Amino acid sequence: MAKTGKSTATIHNVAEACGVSARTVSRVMNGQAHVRPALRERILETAQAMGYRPDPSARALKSGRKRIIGIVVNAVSSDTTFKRIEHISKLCSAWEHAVLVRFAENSEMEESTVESLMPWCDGMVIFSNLRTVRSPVLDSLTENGFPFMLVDPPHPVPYPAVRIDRARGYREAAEYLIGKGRKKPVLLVEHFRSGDRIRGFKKGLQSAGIPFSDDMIFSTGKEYAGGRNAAPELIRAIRKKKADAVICHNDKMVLGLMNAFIREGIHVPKDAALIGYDDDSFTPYTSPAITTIAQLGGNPADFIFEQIRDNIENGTAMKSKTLRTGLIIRESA
Amino acid sequence: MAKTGKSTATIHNVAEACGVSARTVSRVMNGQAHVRPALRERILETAQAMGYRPDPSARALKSGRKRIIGIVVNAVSSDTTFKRIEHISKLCSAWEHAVLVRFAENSEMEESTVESLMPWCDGMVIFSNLRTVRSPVLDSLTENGFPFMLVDPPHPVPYPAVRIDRARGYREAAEYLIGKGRKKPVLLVEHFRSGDRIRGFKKGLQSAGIPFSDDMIFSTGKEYAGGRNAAPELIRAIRKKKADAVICHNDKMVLGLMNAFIREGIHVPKDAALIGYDDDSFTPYTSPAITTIAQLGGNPADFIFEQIRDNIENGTAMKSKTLRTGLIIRESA
DNA sequence: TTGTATGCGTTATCAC
DNA sequence: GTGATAACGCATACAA
Repeated sequence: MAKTGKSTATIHNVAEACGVSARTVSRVMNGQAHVRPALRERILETAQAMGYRPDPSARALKSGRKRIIGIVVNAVSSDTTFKRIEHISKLCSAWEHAVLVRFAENSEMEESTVESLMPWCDGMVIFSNLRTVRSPVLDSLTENGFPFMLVDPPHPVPYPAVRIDRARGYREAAEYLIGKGRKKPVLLVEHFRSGDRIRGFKKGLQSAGIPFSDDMIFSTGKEYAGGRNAAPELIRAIRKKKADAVICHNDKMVLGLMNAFIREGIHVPKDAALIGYDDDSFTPYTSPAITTIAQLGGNPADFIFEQIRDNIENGTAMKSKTLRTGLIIRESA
Repeated sequence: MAKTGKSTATIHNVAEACGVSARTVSRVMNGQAHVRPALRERILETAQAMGYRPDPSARALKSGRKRIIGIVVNAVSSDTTFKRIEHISKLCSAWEHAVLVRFAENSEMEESTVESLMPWCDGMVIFSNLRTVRSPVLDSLTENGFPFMLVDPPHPVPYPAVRIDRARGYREAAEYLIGKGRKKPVLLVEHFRSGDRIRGFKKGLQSAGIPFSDDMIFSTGKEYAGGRNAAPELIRAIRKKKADAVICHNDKMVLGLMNAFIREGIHVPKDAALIGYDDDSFTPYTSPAITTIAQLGGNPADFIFEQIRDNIENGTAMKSKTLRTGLIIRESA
């Protein structure tokens, strides 16, 4: 019993102070019926005065409900992810649930992270980078009826998930560029997680009647540095008239690329149009402002929260959802 | 007893399966001595096979240690804050502690957020925007010996805290600009939390022998938009030769400002030097790359974690720390 | 080296 | 409308 210097009041202290039984205090604290209004009032005041707060551990032990939602985040922790966590967390607070966040060191660790977090919480949100289609751990959660939801998994998976249809946005972007008279749009992606982007890009070309060839796909490192480092190769392509527009993996990449272009005298959008992905908060403020593919159709955090809450409170089955993406047109394309 | 579809094994199930008492299983699970190696091995295997994990609630209830660290984040949740949370969270994971994150809606709510989170955890990290010097809630935590640490509070406070000496960096920035021959450096800040920036700026002017006047302080809204919106006024000042350098509240503000400058043909750094704050990840990748004031002297997350862990494990008294800031010179100044 | 018994603070069953 | 009592799963003082 490692004491925590606690002077915290218990339900019995409150009961005694009010001359009632613990059961009655419990009723009041949980807003249950069958307590005289006057008494309820008095107990509430006393509890307040004594600084009494029900012990979450005891409550969880007895009731089986921990009132905690777990969030597993993978190494790839972007601003977008954090914003979603913040949003979910606030919704949970209003629901009087706490939020436990744990970061998986890498995608291999994701499963063990889920497993270790599970006993702490009533439900989980997993920002997944799972490489496989099935997962023993997730299968076992499913069997036990433990509610969880994957967010933006890299592959189609047989679990409740919020998916993001990036292909659509990339297709739209390609079509838009061609519609604007571009002849040689190319795609600049990170090595990982780019399958849907490429697919959408190809479809866009196809529907616009431009033949796809492998040399339209460039790949690079992450974010700003990825953009900057890819610049020399792309500038070469632009000067050789082999490219007149670049659709990027994300907006950070655009920023890195665009500024490298500026240094070399490549004008955006005249010499090369640029399109990003994410609708990052800086995109309206650059010069030129960045045209970007954004996730549309509402905040996934709301959907995720509702699914998990409804499952926990009413046993509603978890539903999946696919969010579409679309183009936000600014100046860079 | 709202069941959570649990088929989870208890310590007794494991004990029974091994033909031993729960006491022995408990010893094994907690790595205590006095168990025959062979038996320990067998219990470990059985526990593993049965998927047994000690129930955190029961464990916490009995031992008084929840193995949870709480993190309170205020409305101002920047990337920097998130990176620190991630860092602390990972350290806690290695320490086999979970991390509970709760967002205060605003600084008025900060105290009640702290209060409501307290019963959940053994220690707390508070990214504080506290407006007052003393806080009844923090006083009561202190009295109870509950370990907590404030991160970057806006004012000096009588609690354990990691402070960031922004004044120093702003002073250094002002001196640097003047050393580079600038005659009219000005400061562009957000309305809130700018006292130390102004103080440092003034000191820098003073030590460089340039008289301070109130029209050297401009104030604006937050981040990118704040920078962009302040541009017209600053451009006027620059054209009237009333300004030839701007030190900003943060790097985002520089980005918004700089791009507005570019649109109006103001050259950076020729017409106006620009200095930001935060060493935001994009600063090396803009054109020109942004000179910025950065927090130096190690990651505060490490220090915070150590303080709290040492207090919880050994009762070590919490220490405070002040981190210095300094200039990172790139191209914009 | 191992086991027995007790209680942490709460909620739920059942009686009054 | 209210109260005695048991039980949740675990850790520990104490006994063997």
